[in-house]
Amino acid sequence: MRRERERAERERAIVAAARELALAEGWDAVTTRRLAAEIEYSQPVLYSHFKGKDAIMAAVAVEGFAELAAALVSVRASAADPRQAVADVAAAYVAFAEQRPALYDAMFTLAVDLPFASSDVPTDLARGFAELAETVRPFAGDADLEVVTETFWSGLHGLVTLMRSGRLRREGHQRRLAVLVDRFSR
Amino acid sequence: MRRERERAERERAIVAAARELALAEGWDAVTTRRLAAEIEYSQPVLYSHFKGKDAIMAAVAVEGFAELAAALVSVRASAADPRQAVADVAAAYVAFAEQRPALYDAMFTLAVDLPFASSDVPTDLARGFAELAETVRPFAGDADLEVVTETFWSGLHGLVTLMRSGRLRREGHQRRLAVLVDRFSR
DNA sequence: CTCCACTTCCTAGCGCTGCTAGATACAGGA
DNA sequence: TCCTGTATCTAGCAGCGCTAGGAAGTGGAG
Repeated sequence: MRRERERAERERAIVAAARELALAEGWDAVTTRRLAAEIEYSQPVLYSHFKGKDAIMAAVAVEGFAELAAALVSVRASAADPRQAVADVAAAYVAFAEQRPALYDAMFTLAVDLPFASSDVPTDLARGFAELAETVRPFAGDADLEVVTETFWSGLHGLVTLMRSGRLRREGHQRRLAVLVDRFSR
Repeated sequence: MRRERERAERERAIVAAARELALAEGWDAVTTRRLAAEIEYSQPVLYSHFKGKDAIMAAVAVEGFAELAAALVSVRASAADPRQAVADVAAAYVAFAEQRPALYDAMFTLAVDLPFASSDVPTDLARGFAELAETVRPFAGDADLEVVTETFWSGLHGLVTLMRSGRLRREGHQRRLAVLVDRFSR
């Protein structure tokens, strides 16, 4: 049906516009009015596709999960050895967050109502998490792999967010990352 | 001078009202209008004390730094041994964030323009950081103490924020904390 | 071909936000 | 008692997310 196709196309346009605007100027610049202007429709149209602005942000975040997972998979596959894999994956994670701050915020910082720690986690998020898990597995010892992975992830997330909000100086970043990697790869 | 005293008193009232409101209902509920009503003055009075809402939040955050530092000092002083000190301080840090989420947000998550990673860091924040540094010092080895401390801090911050935003299930919290402590105390 | 029903879309507006210009009330000194 | 300067308030701006109600356009039945 043509109508449905056009409708799906418009929905994609909304998410794309939100993503571009957020990446270029941050989420504060993403208003429903600007979004509507961008897709050349009126404001209420957005609400026939999404429940609200949060839902649009969630849709953008879901795209991000796929990209992050892909980046981690690729990097881990081409790592020389398990220890190097931890370093590479950590670097890739941080690079992803650094290069797409707004995207990262939607995924992991801002309050978007997505089912995270529940049964039906977004597939791509689970894939990214699984990739992290496989990376640290050789060094988990007899500890629960999921717990170790979550802790490692928290370390990366903390580094990223504290630096981006100005709480950590940018210059020590490489050394901090090295410390974290060291503590989780032996 | 009486005028100045009354003025200082009112400023304290503003910060106190902001803090209470934020702790009770979150920062979204802290509007300049509600704040003005709380102190029984009109809105523009707020702007004769603070540059804007952000500055009020920053003032609340500064109070929080003192409390956090005090909590960490107290806990570390009464720890049985260095390894236990790391565990206790980590637990105290997380407990602080858990019990005063809004306060923690103002301090470490939200964008308030405070000089963090610059030369004139708020004194109490530096005290808290120094306390963390002393806690991990016995396990820093030949690595730079500041770098190790910042990384440990990032781990704690990551655990706190990912859990509070629903990205990590609450149930595994103790085990994750144990992993982090273990990795930084040997 | 005409009419009607239905879907789609837009205009206009609500209640809220942070913030500020201009008018008013009040204080202390001459 | 009058005047000057400060302290404070009222009223309003431009923006926000979101929505009710009406207009326009589409597609099928007679």
